[in-house]
Amino acid sequence: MARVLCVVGPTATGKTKMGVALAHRFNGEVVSVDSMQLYRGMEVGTAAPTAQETEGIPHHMVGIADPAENWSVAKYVAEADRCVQDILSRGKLPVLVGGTGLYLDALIRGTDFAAGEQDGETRRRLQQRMEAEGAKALLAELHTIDPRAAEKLHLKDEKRIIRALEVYYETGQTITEHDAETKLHPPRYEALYIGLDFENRDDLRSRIDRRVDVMVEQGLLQEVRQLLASDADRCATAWQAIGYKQFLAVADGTATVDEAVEEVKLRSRQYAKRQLTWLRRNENIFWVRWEKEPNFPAGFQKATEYLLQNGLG
RNA sequence: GGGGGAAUUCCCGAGUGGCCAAAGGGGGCAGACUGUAAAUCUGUUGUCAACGACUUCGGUGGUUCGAAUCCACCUUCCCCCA
Repeated sequence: MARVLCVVGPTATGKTKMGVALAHRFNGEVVSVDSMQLYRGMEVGTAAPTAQETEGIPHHMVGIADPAENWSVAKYVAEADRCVQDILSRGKLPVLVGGTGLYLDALIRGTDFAAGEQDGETRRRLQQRMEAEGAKALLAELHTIDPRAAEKLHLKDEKRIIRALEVYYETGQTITEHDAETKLHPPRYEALYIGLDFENRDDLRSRIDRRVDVMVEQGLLQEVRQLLASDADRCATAWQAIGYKQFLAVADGTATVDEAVEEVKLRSRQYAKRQLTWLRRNENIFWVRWEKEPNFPAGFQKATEYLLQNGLG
């Protein structure tokens, strides 16, 4: 099985830098695993790697989509896997760098997603029914066709209730059956994981705060205005990115810059926390934890040692 | 100087005699997560030897079987008149 290297961790821990360094060391190319860096024109707010930061290492899956397009995990995995295959075929090491846990896991596992589209007919119908009939009715309906899925879902979790029903109505197979089936096939790649985090949560927090300040200095508001002028309507996935939706309020004149900045910082650290929750269940991660400030030379060395010991190189 | 109002658990904020360790929201913490995932959803949040006990509602002292809720004084803050 082909081997890939993953650099994971919550936001603002230095994944980009580590990814580039490791790609240099192990003859690799970077594949970004980030649901928002995907979109063009969002470099500042998503802290997408700059030309300078990439140091000549090819980066894939960054700024490749129009913000008006709504990508999904499934679409991401299909595209990204093409990149991974291509890198492997050229005898190089894919270095998967990013913070979108679901995307990474799906890419490595080769998850096969059941049919269904965000803008699809079935989904739209179910959303309408959700409004008209309420979650209780739809959950009850799900219970009759897929009791196991229904029991796992909370009444408030309308998105997942809709999705479970959608899978059934689109494919005739329940989502429970579908998930069980996809779990049967072996992962597509053998992954080595380097995890980046701070020893102390407060240090992560101040790092995030500083990064947000820098984003604002670098023109987050301008990016928001450009996005506003693009074809992406306000329901587009791209607008869900932290930073953009808060600065949209500034552009609209309903919030001050200071208010938006505080909100972005808050949402970013909540996001970081969720990323950690996701990552924690992966026992295969080799963690490099920064004390106060990232010490890259030391961290890079630790990571390298670990990777060499585990058969890379 | 005179008059009026307010002080509640990390924050905001309900609560005007027992049903109050105290609504609700925020934040924190923990968790979930298979086509929007930077999204969405859940649980928890005074302390402890914990189906019970103990300590809380600016401070002190009182009234009462019983107080965050009533009274007195004190402290701080806000508003109005001077």
